[in-house]
Amino acid sequence: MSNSGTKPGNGQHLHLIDGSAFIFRAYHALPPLTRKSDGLPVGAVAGFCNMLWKYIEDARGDDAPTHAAVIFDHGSVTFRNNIYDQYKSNRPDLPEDLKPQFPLTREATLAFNVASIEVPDYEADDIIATLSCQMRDAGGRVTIISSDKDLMQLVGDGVAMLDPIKNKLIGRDEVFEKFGVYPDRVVDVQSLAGDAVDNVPGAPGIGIKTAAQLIQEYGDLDNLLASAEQIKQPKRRQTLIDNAEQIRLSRRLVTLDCETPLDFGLDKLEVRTPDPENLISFLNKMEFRTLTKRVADRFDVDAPAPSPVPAPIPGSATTAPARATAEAPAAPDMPPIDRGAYVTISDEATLAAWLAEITDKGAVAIDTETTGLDEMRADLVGVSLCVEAGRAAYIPLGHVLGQADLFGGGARAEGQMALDRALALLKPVLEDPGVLKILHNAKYDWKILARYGIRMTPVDDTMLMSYALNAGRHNHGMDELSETYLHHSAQPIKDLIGSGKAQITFDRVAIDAATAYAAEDADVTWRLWQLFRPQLPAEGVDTVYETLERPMIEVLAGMEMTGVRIDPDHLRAMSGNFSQKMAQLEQEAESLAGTRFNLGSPKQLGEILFGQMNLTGSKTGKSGAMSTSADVLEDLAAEGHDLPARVLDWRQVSKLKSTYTDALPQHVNPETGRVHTSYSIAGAQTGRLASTDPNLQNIPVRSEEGRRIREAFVAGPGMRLVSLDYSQIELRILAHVADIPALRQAFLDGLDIHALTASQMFNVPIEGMDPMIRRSAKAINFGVIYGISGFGLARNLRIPRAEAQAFIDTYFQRFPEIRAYMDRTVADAKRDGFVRTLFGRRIHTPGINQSGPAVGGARRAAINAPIQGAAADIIRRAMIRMPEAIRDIPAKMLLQVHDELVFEVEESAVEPLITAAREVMEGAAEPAVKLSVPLLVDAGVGASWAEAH
DNA sequence: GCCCTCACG
DNA sequence: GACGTACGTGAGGGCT
Repeated sequence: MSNSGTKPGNGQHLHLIDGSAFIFRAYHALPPLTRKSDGLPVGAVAGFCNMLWKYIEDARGDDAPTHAAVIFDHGSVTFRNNIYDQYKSNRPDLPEDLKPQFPLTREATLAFNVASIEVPDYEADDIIATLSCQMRDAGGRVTIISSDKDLMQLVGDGVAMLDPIKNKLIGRDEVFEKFGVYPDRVVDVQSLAGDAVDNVPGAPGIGIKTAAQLIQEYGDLDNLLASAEQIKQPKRRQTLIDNAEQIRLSRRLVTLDCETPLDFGLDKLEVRTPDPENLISFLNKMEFRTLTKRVADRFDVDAPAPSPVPAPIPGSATTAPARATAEAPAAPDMPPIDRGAYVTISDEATLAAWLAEITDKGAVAIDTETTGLDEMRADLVGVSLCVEAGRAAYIPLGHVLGQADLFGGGARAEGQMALDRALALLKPVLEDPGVLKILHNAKYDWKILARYGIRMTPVDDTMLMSYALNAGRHNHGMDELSETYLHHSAQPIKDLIGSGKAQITFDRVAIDAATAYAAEDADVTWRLWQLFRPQLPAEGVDTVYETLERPMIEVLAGMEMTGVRIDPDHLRAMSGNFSQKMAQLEQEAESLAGTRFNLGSPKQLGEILFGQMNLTGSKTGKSGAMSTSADVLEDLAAEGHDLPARVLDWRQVSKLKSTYTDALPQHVNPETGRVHTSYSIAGAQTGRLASTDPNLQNIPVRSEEGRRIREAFVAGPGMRLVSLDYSQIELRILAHVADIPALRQAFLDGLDIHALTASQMFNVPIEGMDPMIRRSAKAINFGVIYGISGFGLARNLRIPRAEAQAFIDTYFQRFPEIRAYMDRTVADAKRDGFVRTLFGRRIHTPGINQSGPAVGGARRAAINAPIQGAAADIIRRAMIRMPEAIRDIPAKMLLQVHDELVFEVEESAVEPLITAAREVMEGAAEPAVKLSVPLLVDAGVGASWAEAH
């Protein structure tokens, strides 16, 4: 700073922190956190400590305070109650769980080694006024950390205020903005306008605007009251004359007392560094683990955490920021989240008013509440709306009385609009192309609303924005993002519906509690959107979001709602079969082991194999237990041991039964008769989708036995299933991005790529090649994509490690471009903290610059990500174009399995579908990317998925 | 709630 | 020279 060393006055700078305001803000902004060990409510203390710590950290610049104190109200009764017994009498009682936290905040202040001041009979504001005067008179400066308007009368003459929420200085001009007068006349305006919050009467019918106008005209309050007779407006004149005494009383109430008796001098407030031991011990006692660690790190001492300290959140201030984004961006100028401030909408007029504002504004954050997680079955319970940070509302629609006994529950709760009326009002806005709907995980809400006849558009999704910006850094659930980016812990749903057996559905939650929860989610979504939206272009992922993420919402919603038909009888028959087989194998295993044991327990199996039978096992798992994984058992079986062979058979059957033949029929939706999976768009790090409930991306195919499960995935009457899958897409992408001429040419020539690789490596002709040689080459080709190692290849091929390493060496010799690509990719990852796919998708690689054995994994992930990710991008592009391309064909896209799309099509339209879909898939990279190798799509048709694949 | 195992690309 | 090791997922069962 240019003026450093030339500070005004005596160079002293006093910071006065409005402690009571801090506490209330912390209390309302944070969830009702309790201390884990004994349930003591500590939410406000936690918030208070965080703010105090942040303040101390922030105040270390070269305008740092020389003196500081936190000021508290001593009690609720003060000398002002002698002047006017109604003063502050309309304040609601303190919440029960806040009361015990007041003494703790005093203790916290002392632990931070900041002076803590309170005086009986006086308000914190009076103490602040007195100390401000003292410091100003001593020639120093004062900064009051508060946004309380009652303190604004003190501003000026070396006294400023700092709004800690907006981090904005409040000087004379800001005060004028608020009151229409400069600080020295603020008292006059307040005396006239009164204050509903503090129950200061003022003059009835006169607000701040009028008061300011009058004071400007008459100079000051005394002059105004003396000249009241001359006021032109008759009503105002009469009001002032009639209420002169009340106005004077108000002035005594709002005027801060600069003569508060204090038994110490300013020198007692000199800034002191906290004693790390004291501070950490207090924080640890409160069980604030994150803050304890933060403080410990700051002082470079060990956190005395008895329980493990959670890993720091990537992107938070405590971790070294990745270079991708300079820092976790500070939350923009937003008020703190206040769950108590949300509105419940229970009548049409109120809803109409909100919707009018939304239409006018052109954007709204939305969240729906339902009775469950299955979008195809859950019922709508309510909708929340948010129009700006902090201003949100909840429309309860399907709440029933819940907590009542067996006979009382179930009746519709009062204070709700009729569902159809609300939806009729909402529909035009939700479908209005001029109103942007902002959601978190929009596909969920989109599907729910679709079942109520609403096709929501246009839609923005903060989950997908986070994914485009930060894939690989952290997950993208709302709660996690709220913590990381808004520094706010959203209320857990468990608080409302419980968990486990006692869990209730959301429609049984009381409406006021539901409002606080649901509107908060919309509020958080809005804030995340404000934060993320400008980052997309700034971080170069706007195109990724717009072309690869956002359009997936509707495409996938359509596929999921269509669902796939299965034949439950076929599966049940298989289950019965499997049961018999398992019983048989269990019997054989029992006689081989000489004892009855649970074949499903790796622990018991390990004891028998490696204990009783004394077989040689080697590998240990994470927990130190002996591994009984398939490859271990296969080795033992190959040595001629029968028990491991039986266990392997049992495991295969058991897996097929429990995961597939038993589970899938339970997923049939009774209304549609079909199975509806759910795809996570932002689940995988690389851009791949993931399928859940049920997972239809891991239906067996590799074993003959398992493949029969695919026979149960069938087309409807008169229909066929068509499967189209990319041939070798990842190897083709590798040939392109690594620019490997030999590989490229082989793909252009349509050669058998694994045979070609073998031929080049071992100098043997492709014609009449030994299948084992081709198999080795195939394993290497796949290994390359995964970031090959001699160890991994050796294990995969079951060959000596040296031999595997020799293969790899030969491979790199023959295709040197691959080595170059790998080195380049790892270097990029180290430099940028992320890698990119051909289509611009960013995948962060946080582990790559660390040290230790984990780096190996991070390197391999970095090498794999651009390849797997580009393949994922390509099939996404195909899926997005597909609905339009097959618009006139009686066919629907049902499933995606990473490189495969499954359609259901009318028998007569099979050929047109294959032609159209293949064209889309093979051309999906273009025009964004012109690959140097062709993409090839294989097609299959059948009555079942088994036939089609 | 973690670990192991195994299904898929 | 030792360390651990293929990449990416989700589900079910055992066990604490």
